[in-house]
Amino acid sequence: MVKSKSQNPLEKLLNQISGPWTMYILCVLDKNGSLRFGDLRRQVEGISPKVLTDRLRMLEAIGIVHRDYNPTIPPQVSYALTDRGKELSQPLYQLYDLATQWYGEVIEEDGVQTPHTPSAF
Amino acid sequence: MVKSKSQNPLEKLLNQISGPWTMYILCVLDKNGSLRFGDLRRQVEGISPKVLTDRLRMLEAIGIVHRDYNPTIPPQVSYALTDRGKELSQPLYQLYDLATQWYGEVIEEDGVQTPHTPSAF
DNA sequence: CGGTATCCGTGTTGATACTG
DNA sequence: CAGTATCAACACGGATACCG
Repeated sequence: MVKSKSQNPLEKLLNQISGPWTMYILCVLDKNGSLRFGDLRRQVEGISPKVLTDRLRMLEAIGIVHRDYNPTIPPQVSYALTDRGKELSQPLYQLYDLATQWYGEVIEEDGVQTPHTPSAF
Repeated sequence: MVKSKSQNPLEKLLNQISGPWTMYILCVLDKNGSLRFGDLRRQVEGISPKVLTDRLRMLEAIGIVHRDYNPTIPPQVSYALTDRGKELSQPLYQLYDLATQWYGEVIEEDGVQTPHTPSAF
């Protein structure tokens, strides 16, 4: 997401979970538990398959998301948060609270529904 | 840092505080309390004035950093964290802990000293 | 001292079309 | 269904040089 010097672990993590779509994807996964690629794509309205794949691969690489591949025909692949992924929720809640305090409520754009999930984000 | 759709407050905040230098700057300010532009620049070794200004303006805009301008000759401008900025430390600590657990300790690069401040980050 | 102006390189996003 | 391939657009980072 940025190569950047002086990359401490925190900065690295922040670089990874920030940027377009990523948080939104985590949010949707947190809310729904486990979703297949297509469903995920439908929930994250407007994302292109390429970008969704990129984000999922990245999240998988850092152990935040688990990819479950079933080589049936047609193939079924589903994604869910790992334990690490769920651990993230805790501190993110607090950041979310601060962010909401500061910026106020979500501003909807071009039809993308922002979740407002009470139990997560 | 990215224009991005589906920008909820959390995503917005994360987008802003992540990216090169930003966390490092916050960290240095948290450690030192208040610094003049030149001192800050010296502490954040390798940053260009443009980028430092960009980050500071951004952090100021979201109320995380306070800019104190003294029109003396030569002018003196110092920067410090606002209360909001200090509030951020709390949740960031937790993220820092997770990040450190996951990625292990800091890897030093090209002479930039990563702070390891015990009291902050 | 504390910046701004300008410019370039590059990474990353994102559409669209196609495939096993 | 679950992606890859390809390509264009663009913002962003960063270097250098200059200004009040």
